Amino acid sequence: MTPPTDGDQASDLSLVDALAQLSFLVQGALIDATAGHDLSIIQTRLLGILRDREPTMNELGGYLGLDKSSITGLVDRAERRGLVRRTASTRDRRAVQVSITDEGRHVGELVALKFEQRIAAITGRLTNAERARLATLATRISGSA
Amino acid sequence: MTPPTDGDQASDLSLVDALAQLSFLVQGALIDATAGHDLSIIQTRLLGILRDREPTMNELGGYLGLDKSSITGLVDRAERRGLVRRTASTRDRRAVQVSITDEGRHVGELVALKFEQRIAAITGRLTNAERARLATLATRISGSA
DNA sequence: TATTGTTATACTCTATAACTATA
DNA sequence: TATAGTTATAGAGTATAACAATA
Repeated sequence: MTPPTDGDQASDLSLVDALAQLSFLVQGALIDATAGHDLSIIQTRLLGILRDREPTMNELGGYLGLDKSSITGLVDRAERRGLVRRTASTRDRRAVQVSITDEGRHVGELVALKFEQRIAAITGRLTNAERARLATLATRISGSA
Repeated sequence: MTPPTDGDQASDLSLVDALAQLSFLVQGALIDATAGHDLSIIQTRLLGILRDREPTMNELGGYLGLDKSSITGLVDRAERRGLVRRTASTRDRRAVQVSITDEGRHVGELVALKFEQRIAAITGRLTNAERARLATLATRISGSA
């Protein structure tokens, strides 16, 4: 987490330190974007997942990597705020389906917009070409391309 | 947070999405690295700060961006585990200085090592040149160079 | 009066274990 | 028996407000 490695420029942080710092910056931007709407990061992720899905509680646990009991509380709080809604599954009477409300969709869009603005500010010192290169590298790491 | 912008390659995520995903990946790596030692991310950050500093509670709040009451609890739990220690300040009798114990330093090193390994795994599909470019870009964003 | 730190309190988030109701 | 979801409970992490000690 400290000694410079192979291809580093003299003044660069190690890849490990640079990625750690970058991740904290981005998470901070996300917190900034959500805090104004009294949302947490996990609530925002929930809204993002529900944007184009209507999963069961169980599937939600899979998406978020959380225990089912955690999902219960998470959805409880979001439902209390009118952001999501529970409906009985028609196929399995044990199951519950979760969907986003208009209000939830609206808030999600506002947060996403603010997050974009914060990222734009953060990457402000990069050129367009550098931003594109960064997007390419980050995409390759995330495995989506 | 969705429509592709200027210099994107066809299959790349938007810069915003790519950075968000990358940050979750890196934070996940950090959680993996800390979980084996029953530490949280914030506790690990605390150890990292104390690695070469002996701040007051107040200064610690500045480093971590937390309220002083949160610092009290954070240091309480770390002290209970023998990772840090409180000592009275000699200059200001209201102030408390926080330092890391040998045990805390040891645990911090283990976590850092595991984190490095996780990052190495995550960036495994990049070439050395790409890793260097990524470190450069991330460093420039973080403002440390 | 202002500042440092703690305490009391409250809420979110997370997990484990026990439970209910289906399947 | 196994699975879906909830409840009870516990602990970490965070904040606000009130307080004691010191500056």
